[in-house]
Amino acid sequence: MLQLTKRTEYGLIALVHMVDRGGEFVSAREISDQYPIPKRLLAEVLKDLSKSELVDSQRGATGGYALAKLPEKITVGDIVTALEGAPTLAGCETTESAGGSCEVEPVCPIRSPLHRIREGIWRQMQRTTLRALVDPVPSMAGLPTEHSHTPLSSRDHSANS
Amino acid sequence: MLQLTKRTEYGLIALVHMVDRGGEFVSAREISDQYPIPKRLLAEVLKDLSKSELVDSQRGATGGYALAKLPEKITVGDIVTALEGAPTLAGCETTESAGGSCEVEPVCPIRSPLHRIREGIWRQMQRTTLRALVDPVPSMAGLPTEHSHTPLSSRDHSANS
DNA sequence: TTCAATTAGCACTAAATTGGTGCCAGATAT
DNA sequence: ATATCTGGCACCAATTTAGTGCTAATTGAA
Repeated sequence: MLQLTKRTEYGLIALVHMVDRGGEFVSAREISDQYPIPKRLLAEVLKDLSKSELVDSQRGATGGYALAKLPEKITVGDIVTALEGAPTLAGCETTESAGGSCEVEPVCPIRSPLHRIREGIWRQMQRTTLRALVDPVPSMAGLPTEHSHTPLSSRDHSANS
Repeated sequence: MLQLTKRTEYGLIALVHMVDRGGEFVSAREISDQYPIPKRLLAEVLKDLSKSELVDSQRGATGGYALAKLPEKITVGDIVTALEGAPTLAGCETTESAGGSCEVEPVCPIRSPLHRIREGIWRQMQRTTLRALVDPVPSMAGLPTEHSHTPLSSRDHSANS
C-alpha cells in the first residue's frame, strides 16, 4: 500500500523521543511505557537502529539507547533504510535481481521513469532530518511551504520530561 | 518495503502500452502476450483502472481498453490510487482510523512531519504524468538533476535499455 | 557477591497483505 | 452460433509483516 511498516513507525517515535530526552540513554521499556508499542518489538527495532549505527547502545542496569549523531545528521531515509531496506519502487532493480534480470526487463517500458519517481521519494526522505521531525516547520516558519495547511500538528505529549 | 505492488507495476506497463497504441482499444491478452504478465491478473488490474475511469472499456469480440483521457491528464498518483489506494505513510490517518483514533494518537509525535513527507511523495506522484512515463526526460534533457550521487543502487543495471 | 535491569541473538508463530487463479455471466463483432 | 472479449465473485497460495519466547551476556548498585 506504499506505506511505512510499523517497525519504521516505532523507530521514528523512539528516535523523536530520544531527541526530547537530549543525549541521555533511554531504555526500550521507558519508551514502550509511554507509547502503546509492544516492548519486545520495540527492542527489535532499536537493535536494528543500533546495528545501523544511528543510535549507541549501552547494556546493563542503567543502559539503553541514545542518538549516535545529531538529529540534524539523521535523515528519515537513513531510518527507513535501517528498518525496512531502501525503497525500491518497481520490481526492477531489487537487490535480488541485481544480476540484471528483471523478468519484464527486455521490454519494460517503465523502468527509467519509475526510477526517477523512486529517486525523488528517496531524495525527499534524505532531505528530511530527524530534527525536522521534532520541530515541525522550524525556522522557515513564515515561508510558504506550498502546503500551508498541515492539518494535524498536535504533537505535545511532552508531559513526561 | 515501501514498494509499489505488482498490480501497480502491471497497470503502469499496460497504460504505457496503450499510449503507444494511440487510442485503439487493446485487449488484456494483447498486453499479456507482450509482457510476462499473468493475463488473468492483468484483467483484474485493467478492470480496476476502468472503474476508476482512467480507461474506457469495451466488451465483445473486438473489445478491450483505451485511455479515457490524454496521457498528460493521467498521473502516477491517479494510477497508484486506483490500484492500491492512496499512499498513507503512517498508521495514523488511514481511512479506518479516519474517526480520529490513531492508537498512538494522543501522544504520537510523528504525525505532522510524517504527514508532510507523505504529502511530498504524493505531490510528486501527482506531478508525474503518464506522458512523462512514455517520454522519459522529454525537454529538460540536459538539466543537472541534483542527485548525481544516489547512494543506493547506483549500480548500473540499465545497460540493457 | 548477588540481584535486578538492560541489551543481544535466535527462532518461531500468527496475522495481514499481495500475487495469482477458476468459473461463469454478459456483451458483441463476425 | 460462436469465438472473443470484459465483469464479477470467490478462492487459494505465497510472501511479508507483526509480534512473542527464551536464553545469554553486560553492568550498575545494594
